[in-house]
Amino acid sequence: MDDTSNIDDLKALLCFNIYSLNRSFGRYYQAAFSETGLTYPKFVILMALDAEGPMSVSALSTRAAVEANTLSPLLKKMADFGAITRQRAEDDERRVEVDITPMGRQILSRARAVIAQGFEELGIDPERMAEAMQFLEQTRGKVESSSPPKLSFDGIV
Amino acid sequence: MDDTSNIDDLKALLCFNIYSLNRSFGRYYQAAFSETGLTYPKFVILMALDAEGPMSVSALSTRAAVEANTLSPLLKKMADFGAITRQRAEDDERRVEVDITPMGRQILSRARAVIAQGFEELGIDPERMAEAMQFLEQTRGKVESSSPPKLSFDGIV
DNA sequence: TTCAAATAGATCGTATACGAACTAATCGTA
DNA sequence: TACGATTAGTTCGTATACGATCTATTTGAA
Repeated sequence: MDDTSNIDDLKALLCFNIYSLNRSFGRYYQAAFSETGLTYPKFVILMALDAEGPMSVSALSTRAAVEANTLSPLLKKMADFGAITRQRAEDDERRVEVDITPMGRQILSRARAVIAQGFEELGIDPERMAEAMQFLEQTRGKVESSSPPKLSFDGIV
Repeated sequence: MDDTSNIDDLKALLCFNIYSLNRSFGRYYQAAFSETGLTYPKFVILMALDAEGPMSVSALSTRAAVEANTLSPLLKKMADFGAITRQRAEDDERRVEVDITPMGRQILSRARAVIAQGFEELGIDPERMAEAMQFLEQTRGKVESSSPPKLSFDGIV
């Protein structure tokens, strides 16, 4: 029973809170979208494309906060489905321009309505949420820009 | 340009905030643990076992907020590695009791130190964090206990 | 007591994720 | 202007996740 055991309780860890809430949201969206093949990451992609217009994979990667190598197969599936288009940029053959299709917009529009309604039903206090989000945003900035101390198993394994 | 486009911006969505911060933390932990094979979910499991002692897979599933089917293969790997033990309960052959080993405790202890130090360096305001966490915890409760409206593609596809 | 229902885990199929390595195209500079 | 460095995407290997389904137990009610 060392003296740090209390602060190490899972519930006391911000990252655990985030980790578990993220998966709660994930299951929530999965239940909402299950019959359609739409998933939360795909929803995010459609949102970004709808809001900002066509963009490259790397721009989308930044906007949606997802690595390009995660995006690649996802975009391929979405294009096969018909929700987006992908095409090589003429001026730079390395770039791939991604855009949302009319069908993609229809899907997005319905998904938005479902999410808005669900969110309504959750009854979240907008002010507290705004506060929390500000904190989360700041924290993300800090986490992104810092490099962690390294753990080593020397002497254990 | 419909009138909801502003509130639909990704940055305005709590779930997107959570989603992206979760992955930021994930990358942070991955960088901290990379050379050791330890991952954040495994760290959570060790924490739970250390704090509460041996327990069944389903109890651990509840405690760590991870589904049992996600846990199963993870526990197997951890047991192979030597950080935990798994054994069938005598009184009920369906149950599997999981416990942390001394080696698991050593790993956990180092991981905790690394995390504590890293956390320190992030310079997070404890009061704002406490507030945010209270909000997150409440929100998780609401999300868990509500069932979302269903999305359908009828008429689109 | 017996056998259908419930329970605990494990397995399967699929969907993200990410670091590392790879390929093709473009850029910079000697 | 040629050729190494850089950049954009993709592919690969591995690690979570989760719903659905399967198997082995255990429970419970007729």
